[in-house]
Amino acid sequence: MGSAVTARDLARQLGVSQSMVSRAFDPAASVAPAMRARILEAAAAANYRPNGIAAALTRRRSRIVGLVMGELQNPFYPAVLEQMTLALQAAGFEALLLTVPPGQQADACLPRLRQYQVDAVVLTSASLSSAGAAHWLGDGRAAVLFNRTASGPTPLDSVACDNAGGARLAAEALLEAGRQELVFVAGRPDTSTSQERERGFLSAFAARGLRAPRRIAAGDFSYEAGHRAALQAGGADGIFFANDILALGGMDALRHAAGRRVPQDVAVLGFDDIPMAGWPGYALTTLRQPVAAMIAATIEILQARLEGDPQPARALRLPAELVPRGSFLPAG
Amino acid sequence: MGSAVTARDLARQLGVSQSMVSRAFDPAASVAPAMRARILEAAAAANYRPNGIAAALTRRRSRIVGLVMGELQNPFYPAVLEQMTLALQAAGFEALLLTVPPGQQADACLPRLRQYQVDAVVLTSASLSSAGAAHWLGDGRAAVLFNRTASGPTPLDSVACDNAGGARLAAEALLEAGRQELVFVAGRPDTSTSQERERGFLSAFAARGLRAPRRIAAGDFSYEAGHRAALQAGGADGIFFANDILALGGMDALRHAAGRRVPQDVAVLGFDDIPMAGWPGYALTTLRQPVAAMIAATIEILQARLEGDPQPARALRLPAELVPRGSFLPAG
DNA sequence: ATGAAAGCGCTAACAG
DNA sequence: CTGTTAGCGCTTTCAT
Repeated sequence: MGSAVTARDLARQLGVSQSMVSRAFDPAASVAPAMRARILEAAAAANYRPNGIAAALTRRRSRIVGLVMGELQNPFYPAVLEQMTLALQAAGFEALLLTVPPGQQADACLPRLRQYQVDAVVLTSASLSSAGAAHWLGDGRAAVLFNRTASGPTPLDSVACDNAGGARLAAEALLEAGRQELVFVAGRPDTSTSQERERGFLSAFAARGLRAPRRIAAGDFSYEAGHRAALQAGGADGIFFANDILALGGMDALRHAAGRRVPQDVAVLGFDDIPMAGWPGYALTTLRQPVAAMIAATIEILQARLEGDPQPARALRLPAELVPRGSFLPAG
Repeated sequence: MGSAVTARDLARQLGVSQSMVSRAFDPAASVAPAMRARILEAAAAANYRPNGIAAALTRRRSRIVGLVMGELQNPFYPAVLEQMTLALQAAGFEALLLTVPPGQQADACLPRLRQYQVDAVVLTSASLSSAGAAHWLGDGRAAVLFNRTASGPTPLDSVACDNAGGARLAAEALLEAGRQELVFVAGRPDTSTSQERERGFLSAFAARGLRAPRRIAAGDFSYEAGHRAALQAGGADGIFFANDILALGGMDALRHAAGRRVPQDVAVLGFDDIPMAGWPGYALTTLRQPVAAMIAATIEILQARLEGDPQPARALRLPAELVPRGSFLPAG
């Protein structure tokens, strides 16, 4: 580190004040164009870049965003993570990645995030207690839930896909195709995604005056849980799984263990549109989450909050899109 | 932020000097046990934690490690990422996640990492130019390649699995099972993993005086590339794919497009042991990378380097383990 | 074992 | 537009 050139070094070398060097890097500062050019040129030559840590200390904003990831083992998240870090980078932030240690609440990450003076936190498939949220927001920091909705009176912004609407599409497509014995496979029960997808699915039955479909609790969002759940589906001719990874496990169980054909004997639908849903071996019909738009919205909200936007918390919903594939071809 | 309590606040409140508060948090500092207890207690009560940014500035060590991820879309990486961040956290580091923007070299991440005074960088499925590496190491920072080996004279430490050894196991198992027409499917040609796995696979043939097996260049590590490659395999009765994701694409092509049975007509092997390799629909025989041990080694090297370990660069190799599943059952 | 003092490298008023 | 001056909150000698 000893060799790192500082703003003072550069200033001395150029015969200007150290603040001018600092200002040259601030697009909003008024600096004579020639001066700025001279400084930036010298900086490039000397390989100088303002020390972000020192800047964070004085500015009292670190430009670091904490990324708390809940279920990284779900294939939906790698793409989210990749796009999210790229989008954060593009917006001028760095991403500090935190994994919630097994068996712990996301609240446990907060102290470490505070310690590093993180400006904001994005919680992906994780949530905060109301107390944790209140504390965090209380001192000028921002927080956005991604792919989760705040439960209860938590004043947290959230960006998610319209889970209920997507699930309703799934139900309607199955009913219109004349499938009779339908089943919903729930994922982790304490997640807003599973709850909302269930609610949306049921609402289509209610709207038509049909009795509610059978429900199987997989207990978790995993391939294995989906596999187990599908074995309890009996003679169902249509199953909507709360997400794709469950559906994939379910399809394998139906085909390999239960000896049933998909889609002839059972139609299968999932939610998310993970890469494997498109593989020919599965060809899973599913509801695609608009990931890019969700990420863009997340960052927009984040920036607005950091600039002091006083709006009440928003729960943004972006529509899901039905992607028909071989595991169920909607009528029409 | 305004409300954040500082070491001075706490010191004043306790009637001690601010340095004592600082020392109380440094296990190596000599502080009277009673004093330390009193300070830590008050700190806990006031919800005080030393400001990591300020500490980084004075200490000139940020305790942040940059994590540069190459191919996040490969299902091998989510688990790596999760375990790596947990291990870094446990070792007292935070992880700054950087994604290499599409089409760019990992070198492009270095300036941003320097700017945030990152102590070390772990490059997962990515590498640095010799110039980039020299620069980085030059100013007291550490760098470790994970799942890659430095090519050429780069003085970078690396931790990887024994790709050549694992591939040799694959070849020997296929040959001992009496498979005749073998094929190697290469992945991204400029990666050490693909190159070493190819070399190891070939070496088994050379050792037995057999002529080299056929080689198909998939061009990339992806499902689609594996799918395409398998369609060129003709009547091969054994295929070793450079990694699992290629192998899964290949299996689907063999079964669904080429109408061949696995393992009866063709044995299929992969490398990595990603979660999907264990799914019953694939049951892919593969070589498991010892991820946990690799991560532990990575962090150990990192810490040694940060403490000034002057050893020449090491290229650590951990053995791969053959995991027999339905896609090829080794003889015996 | 404790306190005082000097910065780390930068940003942000405040003058001119 | 540019220079001067204070710190940001902490760690680390250097005294005592």
